[in-house]
Amino acid sequence: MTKAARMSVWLEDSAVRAPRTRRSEQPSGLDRDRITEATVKLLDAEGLAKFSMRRLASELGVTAMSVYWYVDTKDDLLELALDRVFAELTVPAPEAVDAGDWREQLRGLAATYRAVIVRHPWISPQMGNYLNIGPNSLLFSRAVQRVVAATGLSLTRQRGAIASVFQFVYGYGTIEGHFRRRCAEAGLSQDDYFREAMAAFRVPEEMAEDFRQAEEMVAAVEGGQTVEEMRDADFQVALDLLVAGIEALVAAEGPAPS
Amino acid sequence: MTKAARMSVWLEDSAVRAPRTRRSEQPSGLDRDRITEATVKLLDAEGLAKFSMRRLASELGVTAMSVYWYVDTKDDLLELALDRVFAELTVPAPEAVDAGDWREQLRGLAATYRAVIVRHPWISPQMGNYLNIGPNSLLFSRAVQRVVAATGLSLTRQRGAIASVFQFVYGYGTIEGHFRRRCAEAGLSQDDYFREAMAAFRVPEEMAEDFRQAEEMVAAVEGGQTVEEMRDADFQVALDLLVAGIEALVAAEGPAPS
DNA sequence: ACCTGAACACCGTTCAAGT
DNA sequence: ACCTGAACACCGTTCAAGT
Repeated sequence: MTKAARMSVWLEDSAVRAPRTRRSEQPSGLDRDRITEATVKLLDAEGLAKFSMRRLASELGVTAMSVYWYVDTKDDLLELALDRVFAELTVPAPEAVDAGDWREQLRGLAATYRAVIVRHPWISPQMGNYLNIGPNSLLFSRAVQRVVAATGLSLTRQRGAIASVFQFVYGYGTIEGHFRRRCAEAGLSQDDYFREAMAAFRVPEEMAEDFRQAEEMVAAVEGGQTVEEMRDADFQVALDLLVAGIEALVAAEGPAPS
Repeated sequence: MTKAARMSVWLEDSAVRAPRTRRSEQPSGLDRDRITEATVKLLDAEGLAKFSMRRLASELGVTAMSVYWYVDTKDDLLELALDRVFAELTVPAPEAVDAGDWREQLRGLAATYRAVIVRHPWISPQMGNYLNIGPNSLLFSRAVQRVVAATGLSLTRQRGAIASVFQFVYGYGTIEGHFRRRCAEAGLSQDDYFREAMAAFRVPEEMAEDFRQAEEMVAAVEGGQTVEEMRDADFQVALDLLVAGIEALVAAEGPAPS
């Protein structure tokens, strides 16, 4: 069996090479933390496509290859950056989870997850690329699992329930984040971009009958509602649906074994 | 207001430059269709990261710049490739939708969508990048909207319902597709990769209590169940949940106005 | 232990030139 | 109308060398 390449930075034997983060002053003041921080800042500002090791190095006032003393590859660095933004997730402590209603808790977790994805659109394509076993990712997973366990759903069905909620939020946040990025790049507000796109594009006649919601959206935006308001509203409807769906599954399973 | 860059290949004024697809023979036998086909083939075989205009050109037995006669940019080409794989979606005709039960139809659409995303993992990051208004994408959207309209849900809530189902499938398929790609790259079966990852990684003790499902998965795989079987099962649970959720929302809205 | 510079094998795309 | 070749301004990463 071929030895697979390292699966994750988080599985690296951190004792092999020195701590990579020093208390004492380096010549350039570099360490993993400062590098990761600068990476996130650059990714937020300029996007994944424009990010490069050379660009990062110049931002840090250092030569391109200096960074490689602290990280093995660009991929490792991106994995570190990914977990770093997950630190922004608002995660309730286990006791707080147990004290609250799962419906509320689930909505809260969905909301914080969505916010982080939308705020950092570059993480969406990254999340699929890594195992997501960084410390902050684990803290979030833990909370998710604890909340869903509190629904009373059987263990086997909990995975499906978690997937339906958080893959939805992932997909929704991804589209949202990308759209915001496109608007920013085009120098347009979300509403203006939406209007321009709708003006440029005509649904083929024979399909018009089935695109009534699109028409409704156009009408709403023209009526003064913002694209963001509509997206918030749709998100809430979806969460209502998901919570109701979980309740239905729980009811269908019958009373939990004591 | 700054004139935004072209929003989509599909909005390009195709009359400006000649049809780009010729009946008669080109010196190299190139046309948009052949180029798009080769692009999909390469992306499937080697992934988005390794795809390049030069690599494509050499596959077509042509110089790198020849391709630029038929497409303006690499981005445009990727947008064409995206809609081309959507041709693989099994989309029921409007009459077929009207004749069937929306529950079944919705499951069918979710299944075909998932299959395409998993088969072509490179499309996930692309879908967010484009407006998805190609002909095949529209055909699918049309069917989705028609099916969800048949649930009896109010027009405003239909968007939330569509999002909950298809953003879920997008997220789920994305993770699945990426996982398969990682396995293929590591030269391991999905089950072996899963086992190796689980062996390499230990959940921190203080969190063990909340990671019972992960334990359950490990036990199931050791018991001979395949990772794919479990994913199929979870997918079905999620669809059950979503269908039940839609039914609950419909019931909560009360009888539809005639 | 940490950082640099030169070099290798790549990119997407422009532009002038060929047929 | 279609295709090529050279060139520009980039990449990630290796490797030998400096301090």
